[in-house]
Amino acid sequence: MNQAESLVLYNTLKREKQVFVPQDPERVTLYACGPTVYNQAHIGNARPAVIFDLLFKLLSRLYPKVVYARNITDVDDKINAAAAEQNVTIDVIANRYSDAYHTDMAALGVGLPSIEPRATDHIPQMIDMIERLVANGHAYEAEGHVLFAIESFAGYGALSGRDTGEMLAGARVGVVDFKRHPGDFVLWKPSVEPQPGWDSPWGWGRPGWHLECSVMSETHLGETIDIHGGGQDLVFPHHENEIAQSVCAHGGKVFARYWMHNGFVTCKRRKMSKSLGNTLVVSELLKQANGEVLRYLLLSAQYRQPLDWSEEALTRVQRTLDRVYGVLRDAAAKYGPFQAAQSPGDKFMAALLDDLNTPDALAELNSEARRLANADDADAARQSAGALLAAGELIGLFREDPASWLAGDTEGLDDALIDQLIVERNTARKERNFARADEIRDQLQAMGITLEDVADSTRWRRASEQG
RNA sequence: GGCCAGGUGGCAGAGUGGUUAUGCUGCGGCCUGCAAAGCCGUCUACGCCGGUUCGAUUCCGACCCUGGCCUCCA
Repeated sequence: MNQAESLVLYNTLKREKQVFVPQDPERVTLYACGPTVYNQAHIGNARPAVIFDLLFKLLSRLYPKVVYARNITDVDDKINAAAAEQNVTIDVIANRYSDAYHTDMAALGVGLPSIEPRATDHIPQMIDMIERLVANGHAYEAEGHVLFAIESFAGYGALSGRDTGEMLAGARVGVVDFKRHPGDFVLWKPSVEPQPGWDSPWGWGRPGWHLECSVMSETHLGETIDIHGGGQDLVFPHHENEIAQSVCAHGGKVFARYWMHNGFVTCKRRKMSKSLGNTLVVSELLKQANGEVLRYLLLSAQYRQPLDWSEEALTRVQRTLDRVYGVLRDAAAKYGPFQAAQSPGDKFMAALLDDLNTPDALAELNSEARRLANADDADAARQSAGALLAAGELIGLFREDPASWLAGDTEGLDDALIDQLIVERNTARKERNFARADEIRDQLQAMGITLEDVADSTRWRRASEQG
């Protein structure tokens, strides 16, 4: 059986699920729009990172070679603004926040892509692409700007379902007199000090935002890539413009064969966005929950659906993960240690292969945990635990040791004192002095420690309710 | 105004033309000195109105509602 044949993806371009057939099975190419590094990543920014990280891992199981590029936008007006405000150069800002991004993503179990290209490392290639577009009549120079002429590309609007002729209707497109069509977008624009800039045939300037993705995917992945992903808000204009640039620069060749777009993380059902000021920063969330909790929550809805973020949801996921970790610990004590199996169970795989149906995959994972809890011999336990851990490896969960997971953040706790109290309590229990025993348990509970008496010993974990 | 999603049990969230999602919570039980943990059981779910069908939450049509894109945005 060939699992690769059954990967199905929803293609935004076609508005339907399609069987994924790579251009070249020996080299599958994936490009996802990465962060613009001008401040800290919020949890909404983390969703595509987690989704495409999972897709990358899944594809890597199916094909011998997968090249995944996730860019870093390190030249942008917002970076300029941040740099000016803090009186530093843009690379200081870009480096600071790309480092922060890496730290945050690592905590969420997001691995590094195969390539992480930066816009400023590709200026010559950008200029080259602009020259090609000007030469073949798809772009024109006007007042120091170079603009892409959307009317020169018949396919413009296909991805987002827009009609070039009706683009004036909304009347929100910035009308600038030197544009031939209001929808024409900037490939290159002039810079003035202290803005960053590079020499070009059109004078000293900087690239437009959309250009970098076309150029970097061309440079690192080739003219036609298999999958291009990003957030739903990038469909228009960003991805529409990328298509226009790339297709026109490549003599009409298809740019990306499958387009995938993730839904938003919402807060009280409203899109979380920096302009609305309702963002939750990843590094802050990591102070109240383990990265796996955040990852599980991000995966708890199918990627195209909106995901409403809340404290309650966070608590819920924490409990779910605690339970599975508890099962893992108990079963390991009885039948362990366990090792991940070669591959997760068929149902788990089938769920992921169906357009990354992560809620279904997680449901299967929970069912496997139940099977593990109910296992009544070592073989059954090993099999369930193996499948569970293999699923965890693929989806990025259960990477921690169960005991330390359940102990939680032990900072500020005095292990020796806890152990001493437990010994004291067990002595009391042996003497059937239950009043004293319960008193000690209450004392520990007040310290945030919950006791669990098992067969012939007593263990503890972090209390699930914290103030 | 144009385009695109979606409305499922107390909550979150999959899915299906007729059969148990899964998780969290509540309730009952097993276990326990009592708890905790785990397990078992359980709570009249599919926005509204028509249509197709032997049968629709699942297909078709209308309607209502919610959110998103059309400007930077994951």
